[in-house]
Formats: sequence, structure tokens, C-alpha cells
Amino acid sequence: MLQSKLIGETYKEWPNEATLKSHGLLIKGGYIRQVGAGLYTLLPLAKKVEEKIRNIIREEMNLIDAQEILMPLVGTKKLWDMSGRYDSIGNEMVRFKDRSKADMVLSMTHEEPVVLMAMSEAQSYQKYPFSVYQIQTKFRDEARSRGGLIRTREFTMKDAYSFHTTKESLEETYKTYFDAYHRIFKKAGVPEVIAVKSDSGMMGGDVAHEYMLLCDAGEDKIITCESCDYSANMEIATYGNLKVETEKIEDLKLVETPSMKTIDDVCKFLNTEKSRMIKAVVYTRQDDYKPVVVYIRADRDVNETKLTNLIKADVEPRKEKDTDNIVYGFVGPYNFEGNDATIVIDKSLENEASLITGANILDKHYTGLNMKRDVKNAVYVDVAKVVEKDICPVCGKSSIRISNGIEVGNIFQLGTKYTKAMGMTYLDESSTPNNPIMGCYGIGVGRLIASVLEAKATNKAVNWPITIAPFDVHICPIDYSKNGEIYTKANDLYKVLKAKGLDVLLDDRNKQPGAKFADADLVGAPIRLVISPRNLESELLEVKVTGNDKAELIKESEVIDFIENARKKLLKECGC
RNA sequence: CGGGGUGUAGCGCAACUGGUAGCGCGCGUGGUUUGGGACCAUGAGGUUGCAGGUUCAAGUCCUGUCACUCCGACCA
Repeated sequence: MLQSKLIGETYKEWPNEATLKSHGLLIKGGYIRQVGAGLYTLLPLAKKVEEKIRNIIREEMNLIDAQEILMPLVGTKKLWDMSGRYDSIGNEMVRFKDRSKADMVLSMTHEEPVVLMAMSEAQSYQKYPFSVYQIQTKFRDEARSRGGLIRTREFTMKDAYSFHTTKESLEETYKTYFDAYHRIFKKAGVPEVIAVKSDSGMMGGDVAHEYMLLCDAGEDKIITCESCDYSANMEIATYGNLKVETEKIEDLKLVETPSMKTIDDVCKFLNTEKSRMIKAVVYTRQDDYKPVVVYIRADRDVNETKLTNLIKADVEPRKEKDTDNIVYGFVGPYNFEGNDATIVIDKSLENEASLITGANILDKHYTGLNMKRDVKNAVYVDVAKVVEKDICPVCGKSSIRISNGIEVGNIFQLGTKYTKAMGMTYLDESSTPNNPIMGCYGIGVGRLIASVLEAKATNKAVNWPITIAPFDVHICPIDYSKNGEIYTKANDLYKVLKAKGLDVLLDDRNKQPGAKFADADLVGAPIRLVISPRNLESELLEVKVTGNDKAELIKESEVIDFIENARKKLLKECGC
């Protein structure tokens, strides 16, 4: 490719809407242009990167015998009614009518169409297990797209689906995807992506992992342990048992706490630590709108995802209601009489004693509460947010860390949620119909592009891994248009390298060296070849390989070999 | 969906108490120049987001509306 013909202008200034490194570089470097909120055109450079990522994914999917298919982006209401998701999914799914007034959707994921496909194509147990995948455009009307390619509304996604007759078979396939995903991220140049346990959300199913790239730009909170390999999304992370205060047993005592509704007020007033207090958080169930009261140690916060999963209903913070019979501000587990409330007691209170708690009487608290003695039949569950330095649930050490992470992929063991809902069966050996067990597996291709930049780029240079770089080699001749010798050398090398099958970009523009180098940093080819009058006198060429601090001067006669070897070495580092 | 911000040339921005739109970069042409974003000359490029209104006169004031963006909620 001749750079003079490359579509995609580079900017000298940092785009002001970009706060993320990847976002700014993609615009500055002429990779993407915005069309609307969460909508981007991929210019040639970005498209080349995307294509290389697609090919890595395709290669690995084929390797584990997943078969490529392509399902339509548009779905019918009828199909989505089969699973019930036409109604259960919110505004993220675009609904519209076709010319004959039939209700249609833009599929944001493809469980429904893939089950429909399997209905007709996989009726006998003999086909099972099998996997299909597609690399396709998705549209999700995100409430808030952001960060360039980090979160868009329209994006390319690889989604795979596996079908099984036994749970063991699903687990086996799940493991092959688990490993394939690690290979994909390694090949894409981000081996540091980790798999963490995650919430399955509306997808249903039991086991799920997210593949996370830990970096500041990430939107998810990821829990990792510094002492062992425990990791999980904040949404579902748990922690080990806390140390219980072993003070002497106190008697329960009613104390006056006039107008003290907040934890801080009471803490100050009674001169105690937050950890000695019980916090009562009141929510409203979104299914029957009855209250949910969560008791938790006051130095902890409620993890609403864990709570939602536990009580199997969405929750919203409850506004004070006269009809509730709840003494807001003075709620506690002793002598509580809330009407119809779901009571949830966090395990941070288990075996605790000498606690201060609301007395369910206006302006009064109890001190000396002993959970075992005073709260009969309590069931302790885990609904607390994990905090920094928390106790690891696996190794028991106080070594929990919280980081931000970008979710670049996920894998779910779905079970029979969709096959059951849609009434899909296969016949087993005894001619009995059964619902197949499913898994599903996604990778966000565009998001991966941005993630690689978050991991590898500086504010000036993108530094692509060779496996996904838009070009392998960037030839930057100085004084190309006037110096005949430079011109000839550059063109010769360009031809030879191209003939060797390398992706080569030749900067044939009449620009100052500084401008060329600045643009070369934005193209980010892992091998840069500079041809200059200065070095040509001694028949030397300058080669800069990504990852090396300095450029090397190579004899002209050896430069091709040098480049080929450098490329092989870089590929090997990516596991290719 | 809640809160903040911004809409003027491809990009970054300016234009005071209203007076009829300008600068830098980039782009075209001619020339000089060539190791970290060169220089001279010359030129093209705008219904100031949109719609109303006030006024002799609106980028500027008023009303409405749309879009984009940041923070939060949400996120198959």
C-alpha cells in the first residue's frame, strides 16, 4: 500500500471528546470516524486490524470444530416470543415494523435463531455435541455508548453456541472454549487477559466466565487475589469469614438516640466504630413491590446483584412509605415487625456480638446485641460488596484486590433455558425427546481492538502486536521524491517484501521526516524501515522493531533476512 | 432515565454591551526544503445544529427542538 493513497487522515491534535487513550488514538491516527452516538466507520487501518482479529478467532474456532454459520441480524417477534425475550428485554433491543406491519427486532444476541436452526438440523442425538459460530454485526441500543470502540451500539461480535445431550459434555466443550479463548487473546497480543467468574444475568444458566483485560479504562470492577488465583467480577465476588469480635457478652440495652437517623450520627453519639453497628438497608422488590430489609455490618455495602440473584427479584431503594410499619432510620433485626418484608441477614453479622442496632422505635437504638442470642432463627447469606484487602474466599488471606477491567469476551453454560422455552427437543437412543443443553460464547471484536490499544499503546504510538497490525512493515524513506537513489531503493524493497507475502506500507509522501515518523507511530507497524541519505552512503538501512528501544543499522544486503527473522520472532511471541 | 457541558470550515478554536464571521492546523496550486509534525507565495472551503420569535439589524437576546459528550443509573 502506498501511503499517499491511504484513506484516513491523521490529526496533529488530540480529539477533544476522547478521554480514553484508545479512543483518541483511533481518531487521531485515522482509524475510525464517528457517524453518531456509538456508531463508527472503520477506515482502512481499523478494518485491516479487525480482519486480522476475525481471522485469529476463525482459526481457533475451526480448530475446536465449531462450524461457521451466518444468521440474520433481523429477527421476527414470533421467534423472540418463543423464548419470552421479546417482552423481557428492554429498550436495548430495537423493535420495528416491516412494510407489512409485522413486528421485527434487531437481534442483540442469537440464542433464538440458533435454537430455531438446531430444531430442524439436530433432531437426533447422533449429531450431538456440536458447536456453531458466526462473526456478525450486532446492534444494541445502549443507554450510554462511550469511549470510542470500548462501548458502541453497533459492533462486530463473534458469537458461538454449543449443543449437548449431557451436562458433562457441555462442561467438556466449555473447557475447550475456555482454553481457545486464552489462545485467541494471546495471539491477538494481549495474553494478560484473565478469565473471571461472572454473573450470568438475564442470560440464565449457572456457570459463566468473563474475559477481562485489567486496565483503568475498564468499566467493570474485578476482584483478584494476590496470594492465589481467585478472581471474580465484583457482581458475584464473595469473601472469606470475617474476624468476629470476641468481647465480653453484653446485655441488650435500649438507649436514646434523638433524631439520629444516619450511621455516622449514631456512631459519633455512642462513640463507636462503624463495624460495631448494624446497617439496615430497605429495598422494594420489583415483582410485588413489597419491602426487602437487608441487615449488614455498617462498614459494608450491599451488592445489589448478589441480592437480586438471592431473592430472584430486581430491587430498587425504597422510599419511605407510611403504610410500611417500618421505623425508617431506626430499623434493626430485634423485634422487627415490618409487614410482608423479606428479611435478608448478611453473613458479616454471623456470630457477632456487642452490636448497636436500630430499635424499631423512634429515636432509640439497642446496644449489646448478640446475634446468636437475640436474633432467633437467623439465616446468614452473602449479599455484601467485597472491599479492598478483604479475606479471599479460597486461600483465606487478606489479599483481595479490586481493579477495573474491560470485558472482551464471555462464556456461559446456559443449560436448557432456551431449548425448553422454545420447545426444542432431540430424540435420544430410546427415542425419548429431550431438551438439549446449551452453552454460548462471545467475543467483542471492536472492543478487543480498543483493548489492545489500552494495553499496548502510548499517547503517541499505537504499537500493534504483529498478529493484528494493519501492516507488518512500514517503509519510511527520507527525501523520497527528490533523491533518485532513495526512491529506487525504497521501491525495490517494497516490491521484494510484498512478494514475500508481508503487509507493507510505503510512505511515498513528500513530507518532512518528523511528520512521517509521527504518522508511522500512529500506524504502529511492528517493523519500521527507514531509508535515508545519511545511512545510504555506508550502505546501511535503519530498522526499528517494536519492543526494542533502539533502531538497528543493518547492511542493505541483509535487511530482508533481518526483517523476516524479526517477524518470525514476533509471531512466535504471540503463540503463532 | 437523572445531573453537568458543548454545538461556528475536515480538525482545534476566536468573534466585547447585537452591526452582517475570523485565526491556527489540514487541503489545492507554484517554488524552496528533507532525521521527530518545514518555509514563502497564492487559493478553495460557512444557510454559525435546526425551527420559530424580538429587532432597522441576531453567531450573539428569547422560546422550542435536535444532536453530541462527560458523570451516574442501566447493560443479552
